[in-house]
Amino acid sequence: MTGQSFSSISLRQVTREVGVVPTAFYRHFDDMESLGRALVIEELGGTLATLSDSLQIGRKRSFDRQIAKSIQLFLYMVSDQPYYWQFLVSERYGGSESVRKAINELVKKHAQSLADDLALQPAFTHINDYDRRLLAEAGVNMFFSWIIDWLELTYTEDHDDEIDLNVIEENKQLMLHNCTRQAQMLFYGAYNWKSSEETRLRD
Amino acid sequence: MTGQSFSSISLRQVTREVGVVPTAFYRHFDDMESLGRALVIEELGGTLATLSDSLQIGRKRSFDRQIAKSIQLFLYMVSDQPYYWQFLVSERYGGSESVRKAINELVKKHAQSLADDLALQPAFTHINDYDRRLLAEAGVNMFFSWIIDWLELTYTEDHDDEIDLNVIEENKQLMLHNCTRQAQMLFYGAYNWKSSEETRLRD
DNA sequence: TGTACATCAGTGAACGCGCGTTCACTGATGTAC
DNA sequence: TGTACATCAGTGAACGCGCGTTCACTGATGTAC
Repeated sequence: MTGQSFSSISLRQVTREVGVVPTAFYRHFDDMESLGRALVIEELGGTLATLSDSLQIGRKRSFDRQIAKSIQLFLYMVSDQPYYWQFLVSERYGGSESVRKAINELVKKHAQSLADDLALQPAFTHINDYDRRLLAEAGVNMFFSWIIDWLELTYTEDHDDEIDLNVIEENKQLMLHNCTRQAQMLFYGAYNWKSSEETRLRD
Repeated sequence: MTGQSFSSISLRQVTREVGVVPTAFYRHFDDMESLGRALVIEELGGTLATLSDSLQIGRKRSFDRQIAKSIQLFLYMVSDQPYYWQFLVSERYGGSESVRKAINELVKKHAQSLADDLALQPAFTHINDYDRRLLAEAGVNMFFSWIIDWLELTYTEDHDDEIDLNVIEENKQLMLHNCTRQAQMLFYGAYNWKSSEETRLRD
């Protein structure tokens, strides 16, 4: 749980942590991969569902103010369950195939629910379903790209007593600020987006 | 090299692959982490530098056409050296601390050179340096978020003889299309961005 | 209410294996005189 | 040009260790009659 990625954790480490003999592991899971998949489906599924419920970017009228609020909410949710999010992000690209697949499905589902939410936002009604889905995926990926840096900040806050807490708080505010601006660039782009826009290279 | 992430590869696997006795490893590196750092600095550094040179989004006049071209170039560079890019992406969030740190520095450098390049684009002159840097970082993260999915496509192309090559080629074109649209949303957003834009929540 | 049996989470000994790392070594290549 | 020595990549035996997995087991809880 401390910095070490899930894929490098051994079955025996898990049972040791739980306070149980290694063989007892097999009463519950076939192997570490199946534990990984279970984590994705049972734990993270719920977390992402809560997130979808709370975000509601689309449902509010003034979507620019909503962005700052949503990002704040998101990052504080990450701080709330740091290990779940670290697991999600680090195994998404670096884990075993079956875990990666499980995470990708989850993320896709989440992107879809964000897309559905965006559909309710008047500023985005001019975008067609397909492009709105692309926007949601880009948004989710952007959000996820912040997680590790954000967690590093919150970890030093928890463990490093040397450092002035005010400095960390300032860094967090700065990061919130930067993330919000990045998200605004993307969503403002969407606001000015025409779905009829040409994409392919002319041959 | 086949699907398995760098952090789960053993020292002995490396020497076996190279055709050398395990102890010979220590003639060149202290441990696997230092090999990882060396890979980042010596190999990937060069690759990213080449990429920066070739992209040149900013230097061309019509930046919208340039986006499609740059993304095509980027993704084909990824296909060209698939293992480097897989290593970069999977260890960026999932690797050991020192490797992660090395990758992050590299990525930051790359984002800065993209930012410098964007400064040359007339469409972005109204954005201040700080926000341009944020835009570049968002762009780099977006680009990186595509890599694993893209590599999955190119891997099935190389290894799975059952599947119709035309189907894969279609999927690749579709993905190029989608990625381009996502990038356009972001950069169009930047085009309409005002650096004076309010970001913080009013308390 | 009491007895007999099934279920099931956890135990503890044991296994073979691949791992990282140590050590003294070999033998080829480069350098000094 | 020839000899003596230093450098250095690679060797091979050996080590102790933590690993995943097997097996027959124990003992508590739940269920049937």
